[in-house]
Amino acid sequence: MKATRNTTAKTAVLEIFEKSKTALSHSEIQKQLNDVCDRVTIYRILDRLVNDDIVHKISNLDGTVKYAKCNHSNQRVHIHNHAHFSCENCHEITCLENVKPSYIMPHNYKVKEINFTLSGLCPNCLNSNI
Amino acid sequence: MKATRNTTAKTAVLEIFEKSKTALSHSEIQKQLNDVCDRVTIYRILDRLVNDDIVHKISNLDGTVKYAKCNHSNQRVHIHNHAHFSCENCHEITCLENVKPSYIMPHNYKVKEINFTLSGLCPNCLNSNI
DNA sequence: AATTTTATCGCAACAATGTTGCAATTGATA
DNA sequence: TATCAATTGCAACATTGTTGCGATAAAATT
Repeated sequence: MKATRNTTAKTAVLEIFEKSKTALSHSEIQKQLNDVCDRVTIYRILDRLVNDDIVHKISNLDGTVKYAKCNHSNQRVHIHNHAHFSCENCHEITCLENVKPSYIMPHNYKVKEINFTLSGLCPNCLNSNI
Repeated sequence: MKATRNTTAKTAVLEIFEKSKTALSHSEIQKQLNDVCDRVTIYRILDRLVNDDIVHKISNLDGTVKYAKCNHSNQRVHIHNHAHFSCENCHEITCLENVKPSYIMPHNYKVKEINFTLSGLCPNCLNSNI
């Protein structure tokens, strides 16, 4: 595999992820980057980060795509099978690292990956009694 | 609420859903429709069908959106909390009506809807030992 | 059956998101 | 510092989805 380089743009993107507690979309990253680099470059950086397992990609119910930094802290083998929560009010996506669903599959399917997204109200919006 | 009409295009779309065992994307429907109606009309028909609870919308891991006919047979109250299976080989999406995940949430989140998608190999592709 | 009402349609135009090719740039390494 | 290849910017394009509006056609009413 090819070596990935640490470029100005990539570092800037990583800093943004570091600061953010929630998952970010391409356009949100673009806004925060303030023309550090081209739109296309952000796509390519995100692709690389996903490939290098530094960031994971989350597709939402509403069709939007977001990215979040991976939390490798506890696991040797890195699998993204945790749940995500999507707030219908503030539209923030948070990783629920500890929520893992259990389920029973019909045999003759081979499951390799799961995506479990819950939506509703996040603690913040719930408290603002909306 | 407004009354929905039975138009030629809507009937054609429903027939396609009837024939299909898997979920269909807008473009797949468009191909099968053979210019029965405009691209935009298909979007509007799908919106109406989702609204009328005749079809449900499925957002996939890869960002694609598909639609499938609802199976109301057993339930009075109709909830789409069943799982979907996405085959990484043939890219078909199937509803797993009977697979429902169980999970434990942190308190202070209010869950209203869940989306549970599994991916891997479907029975067909598994048998063709790929 | 003709008329009326309004849901639906087609078309054009637009917006958002993502991709590709290619020449120029720049990070890493020797 | 020179070299090599990963990365970038730009332009162009593809796909997906949305909106406004005048025309059309279901369905209800007369």
